[in-house]
Amino acid sequence: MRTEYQFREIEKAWQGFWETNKTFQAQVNPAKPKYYVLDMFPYPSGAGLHVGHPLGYIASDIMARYKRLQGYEVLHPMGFDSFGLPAEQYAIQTGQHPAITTEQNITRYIEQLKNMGFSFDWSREVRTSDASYYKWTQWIFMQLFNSWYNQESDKAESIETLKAILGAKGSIGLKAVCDEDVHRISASEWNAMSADEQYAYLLSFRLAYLDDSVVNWCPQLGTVLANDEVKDGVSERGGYPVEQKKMRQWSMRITAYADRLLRGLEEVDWADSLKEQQRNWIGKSVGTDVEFAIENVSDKKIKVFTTRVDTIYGVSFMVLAPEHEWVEELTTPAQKEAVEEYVNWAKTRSELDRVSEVKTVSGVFTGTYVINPVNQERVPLFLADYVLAGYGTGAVMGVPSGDQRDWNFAKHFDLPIPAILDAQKDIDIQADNTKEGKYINSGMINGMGYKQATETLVSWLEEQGIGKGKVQYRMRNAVFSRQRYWGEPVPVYFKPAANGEYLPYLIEESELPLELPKIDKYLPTETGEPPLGRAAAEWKYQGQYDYEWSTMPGWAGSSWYWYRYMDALNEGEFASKEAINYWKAVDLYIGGSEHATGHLLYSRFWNKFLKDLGYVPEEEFAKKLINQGMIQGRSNFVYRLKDAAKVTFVTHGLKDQYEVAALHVDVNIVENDVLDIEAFKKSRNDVPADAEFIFEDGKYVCGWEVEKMSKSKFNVVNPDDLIAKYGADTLRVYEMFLGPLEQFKPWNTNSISGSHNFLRKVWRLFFDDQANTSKVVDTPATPEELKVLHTAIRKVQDDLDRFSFNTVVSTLMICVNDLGALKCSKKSVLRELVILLSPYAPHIAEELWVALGEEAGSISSAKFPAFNATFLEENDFNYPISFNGKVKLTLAFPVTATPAEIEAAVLANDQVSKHLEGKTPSKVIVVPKRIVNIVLGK
RNA sequence: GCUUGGGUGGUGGAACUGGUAGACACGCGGGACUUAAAAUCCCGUGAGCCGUAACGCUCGUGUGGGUUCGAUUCCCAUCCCAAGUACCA
Repeated sequence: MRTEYQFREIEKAWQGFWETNKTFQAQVNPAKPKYYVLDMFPYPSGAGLHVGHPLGYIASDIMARYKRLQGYEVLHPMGFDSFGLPAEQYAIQTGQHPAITTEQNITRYIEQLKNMGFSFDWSREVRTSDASYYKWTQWIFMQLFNSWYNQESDKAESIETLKAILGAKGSIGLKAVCDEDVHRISASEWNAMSADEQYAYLLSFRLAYLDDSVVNWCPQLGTVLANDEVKDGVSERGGYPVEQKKMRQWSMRITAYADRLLRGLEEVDWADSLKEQQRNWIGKSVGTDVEFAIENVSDKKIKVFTTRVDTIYGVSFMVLAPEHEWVEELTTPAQKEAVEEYVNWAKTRSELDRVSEVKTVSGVFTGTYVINPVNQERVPLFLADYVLAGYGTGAVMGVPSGDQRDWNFAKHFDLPIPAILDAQKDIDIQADNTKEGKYINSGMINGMGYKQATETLVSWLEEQGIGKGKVQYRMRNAVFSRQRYWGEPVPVYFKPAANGEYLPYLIEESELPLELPKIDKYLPTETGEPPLGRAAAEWKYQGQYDYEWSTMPGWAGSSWYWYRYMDALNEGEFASKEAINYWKAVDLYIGGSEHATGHLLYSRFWNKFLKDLGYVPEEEFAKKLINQGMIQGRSNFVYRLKDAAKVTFVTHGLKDQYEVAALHVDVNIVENDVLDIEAFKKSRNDVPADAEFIFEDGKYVCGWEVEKMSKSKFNVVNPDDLIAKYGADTLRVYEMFLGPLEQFKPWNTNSISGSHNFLRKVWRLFFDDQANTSKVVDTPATPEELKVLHTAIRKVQDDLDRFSFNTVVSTLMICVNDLGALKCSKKSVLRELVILLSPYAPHIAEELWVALGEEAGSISSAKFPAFNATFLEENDFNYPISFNGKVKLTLAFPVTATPAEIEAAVLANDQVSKHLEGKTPSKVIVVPKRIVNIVLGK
């Protein structure tokens, strides 16, 4: 028996024990209630696990262990989201295959995770980049490709049911989610189509479909960049210009599920703020589509969506997105030059720049006029980059009196600002978006109120066939193609139709997985095709057809992984029916709030889709969600000159004298903000050996900022050193003690010794360090000791049930301090204390469990202590006595005393009358077992 | 810009439903033990004021208002910080 707290040995020994005895292996066990605790799985970055990762994992592990103590069958798995950009970046720099990098990183992650003593069931580990896993990601893609969304049944259905409908009734009046511009046909038109034509027609309905999307294109790198890789309008890698470009991309019709994604929020136990964020992201708005005719153009009309059709008489201009496909056609010769200049300028602006800059107005007149359908007025047509092509119809009507941005635009271009409501105020100073009052200057709706005006206009527009009430979502369909190597291949090949057009076809299900081909370099081809195009010569379907060369996005593999954990080794299905029906859905999901609108929406979307097809039972995949706050890091920066012929970096102190771009630099090659130049050159291949550095005081000083700790910011802090110094139990306790799980906080190691001391204090309740002997005695506990213990039992349970992990630590500290003061070493008390501690500090708990002489085996199969309220009963309550809300003294009264008795006793009290200073209280408020407040008049 | 959070001692934080603000830790100061150090233990620690001391007083939860017997907590306004913003994951 170890009588000293030697955490290194203890932790190693118990980690070995758990692994050998498969202590945490979960199984389908209908005899027990189940509990599924899931962590958002990590991307295995080259920097290893940082101190921010374990925060959520510790919390989920505590819940997993707590639920085991309560008798649940607990599924608590871990895996890796192992496709992604950093491994590909590394491959580009070094030529090493991303699979090798990924494998190495995962090995390191597993080692680190095991060091933390997590109770994961490692037999269920998944990796999204394993062919045995992405086989099923590809399989789900195939189901999406083979499905359409039937708005009648409000669910996804097989494309076969659509074919049947088209054959019988055609698509006129068909309620389906499909491409905006799909041509409506009759059944006979459908039946007259060739097989190829029918196939091409169906592409407009599939949930996975091809569409033009705008991307960040970097001509010099020949590749598409993530917004993350673009800084200040140039590529982060190399500093080259980036422009907005349309490309043919795979997309997913997530908008088909917009309404169900909204409704589903009502049935999940997620933070209200997060639900609100998702609601706003989905952005349901009810409004009207209106078509404006174009002067001198007969074959086209511009469609706009507006939520305020009642303001249509106030339209004084119309704006198209600069990348709208009709821009060239609708520009008059006189305006051609100005328009081209504006369009080229807009290409250099990122979407974020465009929508976030509201103070400056930019735009250009096309020379063309459109006709307002309600009053036949000529309205000038402008281009402006605050309108986005990908959102809505790419056109908006400008109503300056009711919308501030339109108002600014009208002022800037000297356009009229007609008043439309008699309640509008000061519209020569600013816009007034009121819905109050009666309409003026508004033709058919003059004198009406908001509701009646809207109804009148919508029905008039519908009668005329130039408008329609419509529900629109801010959320856009999800772009699914990535021009990258390290992702799932899309299981599609292209075959020419009779008209020469290439159509996408799925490969056979039996041919899954479609594995990534080997390529010579992880870069785009010389003609700008995605990296997989490099394999094109040999990598062909049936030896003749080109495969899809783009790969799937990072979110594909992470949108269904919780099902794979249920049955990770299954080769015939993504998971067996038996496993899915037992585990059903995730009971507790813990991960970063930065996933609020990305991963969590995509996952909900795929889950609903799988449910529609009958593969899974639950509409929502995660019943309870907790977002752990990010542990923030301290990043370092170097400053690269923007317009230097030679690659040059300037030190932080002198950077203001130059045009610079700030680039993150790995904090591990920076000491006290001073950069290690040699290491820096080696770390990046875009820094040539002869790169120049402008120093201050003979050194290169980096800038710094507190921001998110993440691989992409090169500011990762590693937990290994802390474990070596204090042990995993200390780190676990400390990370929980830092503050509320949900709260954002910068990492600070300073007070970790307090958590370590706490564990040592626990140890000293059991052992006498000096005498090397056990102190545990088998005598009955005193009422005082039981009160201390049961106070802790109640609070630990209450706090864990509301996921307040930090206050549990305080509670345990108080309990241990109190027991120490009572010199309590009673076995019956310590036994329960150790169980309370075990979810937080499992290694020391196992060791002390043995020291108590408990039977061989793990404390994880013990039972959580039962709280007994009788030990806490008190006869008196100490009432704070306050005067006008300020507490001056306390008085004890029996808990059974009535408010009237207390009031009388208080007023009769000597000390109280001293504070009254002869005044008569106007009122006395007694809140039983809380407070007494004596109100004195002024 | 928009969406969602956050702001309490020197520091991390506690105060769960409007009821004694600062629990529990860190740090700091003082002391005990020790030849010394480590470890451990004890005392003090929001700011200011009065006083030899005890007793006590005033202020105090980003800022300014409001509601209430009573506000860190609810409402309005405002400032600052963070995250997300659709190809980082």
